[in-house]
Amino acid sequence: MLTENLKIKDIAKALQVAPSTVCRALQGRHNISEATRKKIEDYAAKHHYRPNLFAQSLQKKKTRYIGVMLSSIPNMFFSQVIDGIEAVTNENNYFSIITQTNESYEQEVKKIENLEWRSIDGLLVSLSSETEDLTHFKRLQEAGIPIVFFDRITDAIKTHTVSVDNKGGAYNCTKQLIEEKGCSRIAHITSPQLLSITKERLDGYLTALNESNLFISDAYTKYCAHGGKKSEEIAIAFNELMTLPKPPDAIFTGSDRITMECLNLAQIWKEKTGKSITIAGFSNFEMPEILNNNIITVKQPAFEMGKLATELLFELIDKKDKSPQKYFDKIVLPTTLNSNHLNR
Amino acid sequence: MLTENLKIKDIAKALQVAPSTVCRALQGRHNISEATRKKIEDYAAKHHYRPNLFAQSLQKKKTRYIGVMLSSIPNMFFSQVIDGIEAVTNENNYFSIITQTNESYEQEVKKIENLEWRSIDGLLVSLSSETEDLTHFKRLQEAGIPIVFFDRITDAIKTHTVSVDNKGGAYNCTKQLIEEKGCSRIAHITSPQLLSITKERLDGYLTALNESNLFISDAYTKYCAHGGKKSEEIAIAFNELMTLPKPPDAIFTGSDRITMECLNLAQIWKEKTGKSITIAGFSNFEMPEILNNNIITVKQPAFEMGKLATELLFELIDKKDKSPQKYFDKIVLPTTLNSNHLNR
DNA sequence: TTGAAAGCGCTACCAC
DNA sequence: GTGGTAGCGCTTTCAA
Repeated sequence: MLTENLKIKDIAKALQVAPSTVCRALQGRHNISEATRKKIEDYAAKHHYRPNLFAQSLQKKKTRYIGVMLSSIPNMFFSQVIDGIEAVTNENNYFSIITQTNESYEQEVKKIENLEWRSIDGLLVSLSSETEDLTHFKRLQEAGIPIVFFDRITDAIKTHTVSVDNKGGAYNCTKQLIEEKGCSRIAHITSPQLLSITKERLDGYLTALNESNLFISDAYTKYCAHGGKKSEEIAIAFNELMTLPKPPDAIFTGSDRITMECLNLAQIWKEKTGKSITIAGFSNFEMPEILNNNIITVKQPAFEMGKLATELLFELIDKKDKSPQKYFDKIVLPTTLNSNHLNR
Repeated sequence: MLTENLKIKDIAKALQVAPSTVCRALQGRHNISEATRKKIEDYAAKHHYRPNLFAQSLQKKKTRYIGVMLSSIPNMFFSQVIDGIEAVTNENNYFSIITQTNESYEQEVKKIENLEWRSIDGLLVSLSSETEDLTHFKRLQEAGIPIVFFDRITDAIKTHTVSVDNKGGAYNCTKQLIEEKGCSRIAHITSPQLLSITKERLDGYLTALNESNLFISDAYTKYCAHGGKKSEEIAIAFNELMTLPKPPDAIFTGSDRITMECLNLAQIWKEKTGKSITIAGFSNFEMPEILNNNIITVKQPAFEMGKLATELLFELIDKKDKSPQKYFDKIVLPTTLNSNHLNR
């Protein structure tokens, strides 16, 4: 574009052939003689020919851009996912356009519209915590844009999904609290109720409690409407729990932000009242060992998740024109449990 | 694109005017009667007309995309910067394409080429730690693509830059180690020597030591060639320091990763030898309070930095065709010092 | 196997 | 003020 780029016409003129011939050669078609193909390819390579993407897109309605939609970039988990996505897009000469929903349904809808306008070739989505209505995604899919859901997924749309074993991770973490830390009154502060991940983690948590015949109470589960984006809501949940007639001796936390914030709150609580409370939960912070409280964390394979989701998306993009996809993968990756106890 | 979009021709036909008239109206030009302009605008709004960006780009060589180049997305500081960039691009109906250099000069050059091919309208850059030769950026700039440097900046290219007061931040942090923590043998583990930020931080560190007449030794400053991306290099630096004849009693750390890793190493060191070492340094981790060791951190206004850099870039993009920019801003933002001591 | 030409949707120039 | 039209660079018929 910038540096007076070579155009197909230029090559045609230089080589005394028709533009259409050059085009065919460059597309690696077979209805062309070996000799002219080679001649054209060599010339193009030598002069660093790069097709004009706008002209190509205008014609083919393909952009080599994929959209990525997630709640928040400065979040350890998501930024690691993006890293994985970048690795694959880059390899395939695609670029990704990353947008944040900030956990807002309204923003999600608006940004889908923008991405549609930009004519992305496919979309990777982790749902906002407010999203119930999925028509904006359905519209996109019907318009021929393949979608792959990751992390916060949905059954309501037929496509590939990549998630982690949230139930298992929650179960293991809770179990560890019970067996290693000797906790018996375990509360749960988690993300908004609508999210798939919230339900699965709650399930694992309750299963572990049940198995050990431990105290279960609805008052022990707190949902944060903003998914922990606002620290006040976590503080409120924490204080409500601690001022219950029977306060918990541990809190199992359902997300990165909630885990960090609760660690902080627990420390302040201890300084104020002298009573300590154990925190354990989901977090993709790289080095849980340097956090105090001897914390147990459930870590998700975020990079892997981004990588896999993108690979599946490319599969859908490639197959699109050929045969309609019949079967969809529901990939579930394992989580890992980290604790000082286990690591040292 | 997808949903059988309205085209200018369609509007023209429906309203019985020429395509060129529609075009003028939609561009808000003045050589058109108020009546027809209104008529066309109303029709377009009612039918949700959105121009085809490829056609537009093909014509105007403008894409409404900007490129963003930084070393690593899953890094607290950079992901917060991206958040700030997103806020501004989004507001201006632009999109950003984010690419990682992974601290590699080679990748930086290659990705600049790709971005150039995509015809971005402007570029935001934080240099890779290997970069010495800047011709790839100069070429881009000469081709008419405005660039703004942030964080890891350079003097060798005339343009706007946004950075933080690295020297001041380093000075304050070191001073705090001396005065509040009573440390007297302070070492420094930092990023690669080439980076602007490394030099400035070293300067602040040395100034503080000098002022207090404290021990200074070249052996006390360790550079991590990979900017801390590899944890081994940090471990090596740490161990070399601790096994010196006169080991330090504190380490001032020059980046997010290095700070976290050193905290971890210090903890292990303490468990192994019983000797404790104080860590303090640059980190954009949100809640330093929950880290142990009573850590002092220097925090950078990352979001603000992304926001400002993007605003400056848009200024350059807008002005480009009009008058050549003569004076460039060198914005330096302040850092903040966080410590348990100060906050409570 | 190759070439000529139309057209993707938009903009800008030149006539009226 | 408004309309006709060429052309951005590429792809894709269709004809030779």
